[in-house]
Amino acid sequence: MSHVLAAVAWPYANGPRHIGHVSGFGVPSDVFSRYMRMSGHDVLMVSGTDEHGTPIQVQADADGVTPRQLADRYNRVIVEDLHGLGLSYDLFTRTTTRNHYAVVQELFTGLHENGYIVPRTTLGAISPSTGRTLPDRYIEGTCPICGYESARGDQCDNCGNQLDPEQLLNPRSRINGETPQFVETEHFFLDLPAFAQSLGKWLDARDGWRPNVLKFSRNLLDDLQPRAITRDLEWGIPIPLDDWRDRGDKRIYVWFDAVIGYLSASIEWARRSGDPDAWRRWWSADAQGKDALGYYFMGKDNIVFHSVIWPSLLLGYSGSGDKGGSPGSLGALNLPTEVVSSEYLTMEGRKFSSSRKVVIYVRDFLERYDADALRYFIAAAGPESNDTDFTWAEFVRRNNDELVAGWGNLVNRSISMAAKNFGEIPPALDLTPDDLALLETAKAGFVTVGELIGKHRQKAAIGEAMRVVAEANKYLSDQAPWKLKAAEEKPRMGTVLHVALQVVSDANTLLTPFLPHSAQKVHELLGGTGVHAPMPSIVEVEDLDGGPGYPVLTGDYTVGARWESVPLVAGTPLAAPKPVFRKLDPSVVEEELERLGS
RNA sequence: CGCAGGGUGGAGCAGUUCGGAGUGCUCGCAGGUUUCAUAGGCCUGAGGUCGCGGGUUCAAAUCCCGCCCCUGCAACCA
Repeated sequence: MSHVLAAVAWPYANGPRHIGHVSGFGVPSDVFSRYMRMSGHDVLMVSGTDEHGTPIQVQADADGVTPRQLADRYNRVIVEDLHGLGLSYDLFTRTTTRNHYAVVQELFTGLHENGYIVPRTTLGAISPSTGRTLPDRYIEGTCPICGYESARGDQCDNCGNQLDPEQLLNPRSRINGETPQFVETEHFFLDLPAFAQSLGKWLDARDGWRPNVLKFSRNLLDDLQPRAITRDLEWGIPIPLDDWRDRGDKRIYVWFDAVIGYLSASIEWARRSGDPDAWRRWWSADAQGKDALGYYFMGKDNIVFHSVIWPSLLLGYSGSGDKGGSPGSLGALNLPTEVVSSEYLTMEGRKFSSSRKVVIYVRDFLERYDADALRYFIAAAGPESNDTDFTWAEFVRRNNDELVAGWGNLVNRSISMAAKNFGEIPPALDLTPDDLALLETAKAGFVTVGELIGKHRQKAAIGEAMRVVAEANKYLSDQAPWKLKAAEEKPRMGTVLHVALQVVSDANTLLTPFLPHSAQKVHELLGGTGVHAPMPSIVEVEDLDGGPGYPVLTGDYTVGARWESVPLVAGTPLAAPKPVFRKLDPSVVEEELERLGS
């Protein structure tokens, strides 16, 4: 048994999340965590909403609310979305808790004391009316190369050239149209070049990563530059240094604080659990965390933050960067075991875009379709190692022709037949080689499916689980138990159905990490009681340190099925089943396409 | 310009590390079969110059060179 940290990317709270977001971090992390728990590991799955930064400030201004009010609104929406998908977070919190502020400031202080954070004066764009940092993406102007009038500060969409915002002719703010000022401003920088050796050593010791993630990360090490980790902005975490602490106009950069959320959420979870030091079992680089593993789940655009920035913060705080130092008060901390990055989901051939309505939000999806239908699609056809296109036609097909026709039908036909002919799980008498072969196929699935999930090859894993389903369907066709109705053949019919139901039970366990909602239902159809697949719940909590209360996602996942075959008990009553999965009418494809913008 | 990933029957993917007959998976399509089941299961079949052009080799989807197309990154976007 190991202590497994499932560190899940923090959704940005500037709007509802669409299915592209949850396909990258949500479903893969939950499948992995559920499997690891079922296999007996002690899993801590944490995340929360990422609520600081310029975009939330800008949108709050546009909506006439405070950034906190905006964050409150979308934090709740996102919590509900993730709950609806059945994502089994031990704690899904947010970055605006006082606990998070304290942990971020502790890391900042520790890094500063070890010499990895240095002040620098730079030329940066600010908004003259607010004095706030104006990120490149919020500046537009005329491209000095091609004359395109709506070039962005970082690049021209017309000619594709990279730009510096200072180069733009007639630069203006996309927020309010004013002309940006380029001013000297003092900021703190993370001294990334001071981690080149230690990061390289760490990366060289990695194995089992998806090759593209590892290559990409190594490549980043060749050109490490100091990186600003503060901004001219009022919305964010104050800088915990004398003369800076009380300044209203300087804050810690949102990405610096967001990645620290993995640690602060773990600490918050421990404090709420009644054992405030419990987080150390997943984090401490000493004996307390000796069997700890950390897996980080995100979309590919986040790789740099998880394979360079976050490890650097951990190394620097622990006193293990190239300049040495000593650990801060939290002690030396573990670096990620693996950065598990997904590629991108596109929507009907285009990028997801809220403004162009090329989007389906999680909550809208869940209003019309089952969570497990989406989970199935993402697991079977998601952007695991390639960009993948979501189309409604493919979604309906996967649901109807694979999930319903393959798995749903197997559940339904086998339980129906047993219920009708026996009213209970019949006993298995003499087992034939065919019976034994099928049972063995199902048992072998626990090894193959488990190994594939452990290696983050979930597409292959669910494919193997579905192969067991197909074998069971074939077995029923071959054995044709419906023909064994004569009195002297009835015991054989019972044996065949017992074997089929046993394999349904096994396949259900194999599919539980992917399809937890329906796995619970199938468990009950087989006469099982109690919790098979535990679900998260939304709990309103008080801030631990006196801040405003908020909703969290949490749950007790110590209950539930284990990753093993559980022998069925002959004589367990069976009722005629109701279909677990819904077949979708092909007309939904057109309906959904009409909802999309053109 | 640069870095990384991708381009495999009608669709979506494995396979490429370390060359061995276009092999495989999930579907679709055609034909057959069956009826326990949410017209679903089962069987058989058709369908591919493995992005393009060169090269190495007895042999290339796989190795090398060049090119085209798609995606992401390119660090004060999140």
